Order: sequence, then structure tokens, then C-alpha cells
Amino acid sequence: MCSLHCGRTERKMTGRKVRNMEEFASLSGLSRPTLSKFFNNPQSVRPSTRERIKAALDRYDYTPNIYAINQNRRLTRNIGIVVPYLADPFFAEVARKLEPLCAASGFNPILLSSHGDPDREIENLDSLRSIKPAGVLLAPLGRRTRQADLEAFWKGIPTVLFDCEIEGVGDAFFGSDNSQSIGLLVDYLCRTGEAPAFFEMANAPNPNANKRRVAYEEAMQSQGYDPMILSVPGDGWEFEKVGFEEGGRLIRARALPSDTVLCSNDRLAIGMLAAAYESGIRVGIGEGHALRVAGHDDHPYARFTCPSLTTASQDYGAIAGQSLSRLLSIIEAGSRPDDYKAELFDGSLVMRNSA
Amino acid sequence: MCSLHCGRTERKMTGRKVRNMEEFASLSGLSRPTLSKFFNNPQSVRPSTRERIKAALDRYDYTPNIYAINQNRRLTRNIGIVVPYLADPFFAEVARKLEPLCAASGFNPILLSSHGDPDREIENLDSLRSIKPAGVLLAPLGRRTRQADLEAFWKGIPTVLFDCEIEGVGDAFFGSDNSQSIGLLVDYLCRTGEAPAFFEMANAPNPNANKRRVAYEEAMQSQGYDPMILSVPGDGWEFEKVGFEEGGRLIRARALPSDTVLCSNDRLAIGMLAAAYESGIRVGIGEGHALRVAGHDDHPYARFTCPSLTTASQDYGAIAGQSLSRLLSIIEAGSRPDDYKAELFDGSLVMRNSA
DNA sequence: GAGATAAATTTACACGCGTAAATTATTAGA
DNA sequence: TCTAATAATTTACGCGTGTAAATTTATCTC
Repeated sequence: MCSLHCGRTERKMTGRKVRNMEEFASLSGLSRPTLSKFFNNPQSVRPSTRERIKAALDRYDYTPNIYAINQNRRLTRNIGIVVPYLADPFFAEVARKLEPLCAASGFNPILLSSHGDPDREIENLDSLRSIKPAGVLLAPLGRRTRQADLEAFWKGIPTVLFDCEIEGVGDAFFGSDNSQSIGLLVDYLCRTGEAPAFFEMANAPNPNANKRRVAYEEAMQSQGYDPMILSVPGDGWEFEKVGFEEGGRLIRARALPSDTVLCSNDRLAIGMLAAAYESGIRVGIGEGHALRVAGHDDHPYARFTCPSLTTASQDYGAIAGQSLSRLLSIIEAGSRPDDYKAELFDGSLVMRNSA
Repeated sequence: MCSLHCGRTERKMTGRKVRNMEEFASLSGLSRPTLSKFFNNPQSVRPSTRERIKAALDRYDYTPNIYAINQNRRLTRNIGIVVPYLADPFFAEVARKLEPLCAASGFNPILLSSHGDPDREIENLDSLRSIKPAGVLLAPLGRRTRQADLEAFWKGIPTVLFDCEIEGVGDAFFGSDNSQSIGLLVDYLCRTGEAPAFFEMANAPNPNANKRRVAYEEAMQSQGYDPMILSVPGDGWEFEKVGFEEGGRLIRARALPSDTVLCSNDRLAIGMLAAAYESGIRVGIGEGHALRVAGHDDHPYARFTCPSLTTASQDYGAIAGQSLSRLLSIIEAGSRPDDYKAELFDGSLVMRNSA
């Protein structure tokens, strides 16, 4: 807690443990309210006093009781981060970027994963509510999100959504411009070979999937092609498995309408690449290759697929950074904004060997 | 909070919000101490009273203030879970198993990742300490862990280690029997082809790597072979990258002493498989294959590598389950055990197409 | 060095709950 | 129906902090 404010990352506990602020006050020769001010904001006390407190902090082992602090504060300095599926590298990555940013702003990030379960998502929000966070960064599950519950939560606590937008919920939204990035991919694929078919899971949990399909259709039409949608059964978050099984089925049945497949996301593509490999289909560009496969997201493993995966990267950094700074400005303003703000960031094409 | 005890996952907030237990007491016609008992343990009040409280809970919107509770309790019901690298699927998986188990026991799991950074690990423990958790489940970083700090933490809070054992720290340890699982792999590989070389990163962050190397050496010797260690430069957690670059270097330089390579973990193997693919080396068993590659851990993507990866699976469930139940028994006992307990679980061979 | 300003101190109360002791009400068993 | 056991209530205090108002002290400017 303290390390956030006074910049100390390690203690030299040469002295004994101090029970409470009262005791620490007499030990350091200051009054408790002054110390209280210091711990809330070191800049709010005179530099000379600040140094005295820091010196005392080195001599004695004292940490303010976080429960007593938060019981009385109007607002805690906790920020909830709720993601739909932490085992998914995209969210693991965003969370990893978010944590140090929160800490740098003096806030305490609390990371929760819904593990793909809508009930779990609401449970996570409930448990956050009991912690009275200053705000919440939420990447909703999407299609299966219990919208009414989410809306009720949002009314009580400043909430910024990212990755997945939900109608009528949240003070702001930051995500990727699927239309732009899919456009980039379709454009590239059309330019360098056959126009791509679009491979997706029929019951995708996340509305981005729908946006990407629509973006694909529009991009194809603007290039003068008829869209070719391959919508395979499947739900949940086991994309690789669906890509492998259903993609393999399509390959073996020779049911692909094009020698180029654009997958709705990299995880589907990873599964499909594995299926193609097992079917002895050579994936890639140029002579001797029977299939081109592209994905979307620039998954951390996209570099290591066989062949390496051509894809579109999302601007994780911008999404994480802007979501947080928007939330912080809402928190600091102390009042909810009147205007809902949504911002989409461009992706960029990552050309590798699969297409 | 309450949902853990009274089993309600959703509220019907037909009534108004209740500020505190006092107010809720008068609304429900009971006394505050009785309600306090109920929230600590619903079984401690008479069934009829229990029903009255639950009914009131449905009528009014009341949640006990978690900060006020924890300020006064001797022990919070928080359990810290600290992992070295959450983006690593092994830890993501263990964490995913741990969370519902904690919740089912009435505890609140707090998940923190050290992101491969030893300072971050200690910071995580410090921030946990300020939360006064009942206990902590810790998978240490390993080699780079700041042992003295860790030891100081452990002395204050019940701590069970898993995955990676640290000399002289922790009330118990649960992990995989690397000797057994590596033995299984070496045995299988020797039986079905050339004896394997062992591919590892020289400065692995985790001591399991050393244990695996030693286990490999012993297994090879007991089979009558000389160990062949391929120790490549590299540190950190980017195993795939090291496997890809250094593995690729070995392959292109034809520096592999055997046509069979056992990788210290699956992530290295994933990188090496990608490198082999790019070099045009066919990996697998039987005719027309030039290289066999095996891994260790049964990474979630091991099914989807090209070819699918032969590996040894760790018993995630047992490790997670036993670690937690040991910690809970220490917490319930209210005193630290005299005897340190370490238990290793067997892995099992997962035969796929790469070896 | 005086006045203006800023900071620290004192005093006092509040927060929402745990918990112990003594008392009263309820239940179970015969 | 009575008694013993059990549960609930009342009363009272404590936990470690936030925070407001009034006062005193230190610092700065000229």
C-alpha cells in the first residue's frame, strides 16, 4: 500500500512492529491526522515533515491497516479488472499491461476471470461490489452476459468496457476496429491470391465475431467478390478444438470454397493449421502450397505455428492504456460523464508464412 | 461474501438498500449480534432464525461491509494465490482450478502474478500481507526468488508452496515427480527408437528444469546410455522463442547428437517444432520422419502442434487440490505444523505424433 | 520583524462490525 | 408441566482509521 505512495519497495525493519497509526505518531513525534494525510497523499504535507515520516518508516515497521482505511474512505483505491477468460492470451496480456499502470497511479488492481461463465461474471462483479472499488475495467463475456445484472452494477460503480461493447452499459468503451483490421486482411489476401472464405464458430461467445463476419462481408463486396461464410457448430472458449475438428472436417470433405481461409480469430486458425497438417495439406504461400490460412489477433503463439500465422494485431497497449486513463479521469472527476464515449483502435497486418 | 455461506447467487432487491447491520437487524426483527453470528456461520443460529434472516435478505438489499468485518476478525477469509507467470497456461490452469475450490470452502481467493519478476513477487507478497490473508498458496519463481524475503513472509503467514520447492520455506510442498515422469518419457523414447538428447535452457528460472535434467541423466544411465545434454543460452519466460531460435540453430547446424529430442518443457518443444517445420525437417515417428520431439507438461496447445506433441502430463488437479486442502487444514488448526510435508504426484505419458 | 499564508496539531466524532458477559427467551426431553 | 440445555438478546466496549473544525505553530514575503 505505502509503496505506491512513498516509493519504497523494501523495508528495513530494524525496529519493532508498530500496531497502529496512533503509536506510530508518537514514535515519529507527529500527530495522527498528519500521518493520515501523508498516507493519503504524501505531497499534502510539508517536505520536511515528509522526510521525517519516511525516516520513521525506515526505523519502524508500520503499515496502515487497509481495512480500517477503506472502511472510512468514501472511495477505496481499488480498481477491479474483470476478463472473460484469463487462459486466453489476449486477456492475459491486457491484464499484464493493466496491472503496473494501475499501481503507477496509486491504485490497487484486482484481477478476476469469469472463465467463460456468465454467472461467474456476475459473481465477480458482486464480489467486487462488496469491495467498493473506485472503478471497474470490464471485458464482458459478450453474447451470454447477463445484461440486466451488468447494467445494475454499472449504475452503482464507474465502469469502462473494453474488447466487447454492450449496448447501454458502461461509461466508455475501447476496442479494436474490426472493420478496419478485417479489411486489411481481406484486401491483402485478395491482392495476393484467391479471395478468402471466412471461417467462424456459429455460436461465438463474443460479439466481435459477428462484427468480423460483417466486416468480412463488406470488404469482400467492396472488392467485388461474393462472401463465402463457413460457419461451423461450436460454442464456448475451446476455439482451437473447434478449429481442429470442424476445420479438419471441412478440409477432408474438400468443402472449402476457396484455397484461402480467413479465420475469425487466431485460436481457430491454430486449430485449423493443426488439422491441415494432419491431413497432409501444405499451408502457405507460393509453389507447392494448397491452402492459405490467416487469423486475427496476433496471438502470442502465432509466431510459432506451422507455418507461422499471418494475422492482424490488435493494439493491446492502446486499449489497455486508454481504458484505464478514461476510468481514472472519471474517478478523479468524482462524477459520471454525461456522454458515452467509444473509441476503436486500428489493427495492423502481420505478414508471416501461412498466407 | 454472503453467497458463500447462504448459497444465494442472486438477490431480489425488491426493498431498499440497508446501510449497516444495525439497520438490517431492526428491519428483520433480530439483534445485531445474532446477525453477526449468522454471517460468520449460518449454522450457528437456530434453523427458524436462519430462515427469518434469509427471508429478510431477500426483501432487503444488505451486504455486510467486508472492510469492517476484516478489521475486527482475527483472521480474514482471504487466501492469496501467487503464481510466477499467469500467461503460462500451466499456472492459468492451476489458478482456474483453485478459485472455485477456495470459494466452496468459504474463502476468497486473491490471484496475483509475479510476471517473471522477483521484485514483483515480493511486492505481491507484501501487498498480500497488508490484506492479512488466512493463508497463501505460492508457486515461487524459483532460482531468482528473493529467498530471505520469502522466508520472512512465510514466518508471518501460513504458506503452502506448489510447483517449485524452496529450501527452508513453506509449511508444505506439492508438485510433480519429475523423476518419475521424465523416467516415463526416457523409457518410452528408448524403447521406440534412438535414445533422446535433452534440450533445455541454460538459465531456466525454475528449479524444476534442474530436476528434470538430473532425472534425464539418471534415466539414461539406468538404460545404459550416456546422457546428451543440449543446454542453450536463454533466460526468462519466453520459452517458445528460445526453443525456436536456439533449437533452430541446432537443427540447421546438424548439431543434434540423436534423432530424438526430449525438451525440458512443452513450451520449448513448441518452439523447436516450429523451427523444425521451417527447416523442412519432418518431425514424428515412422518412415519419412527425421526427428522425434517430446516435451513435458501437457500444455493446452500440445494437442495442436504440428505434429501433435508427445509429452508427460502433470496432475494439475491433485497439485491444486492437495495444496489447498493442506493449507485449509493448517488454517483450521489455528497453528503452524511442526512437520514440513512434501508430496510429489506422478505424471502420465501422453503419446501423440511427435515421438 | 510584522503580517499573511500555509501547515501541523488538538479535539472530537464517526464508520460498521466483532465479541464478551450477563440476562432472558425458547426448545427439547422426560 | 417442569427442568436443563440451548439460543437469542442486551449491553458495552474495542478495532484502526477518516475527517471536520478550531487552534496553534511554522514558513514565506516584503
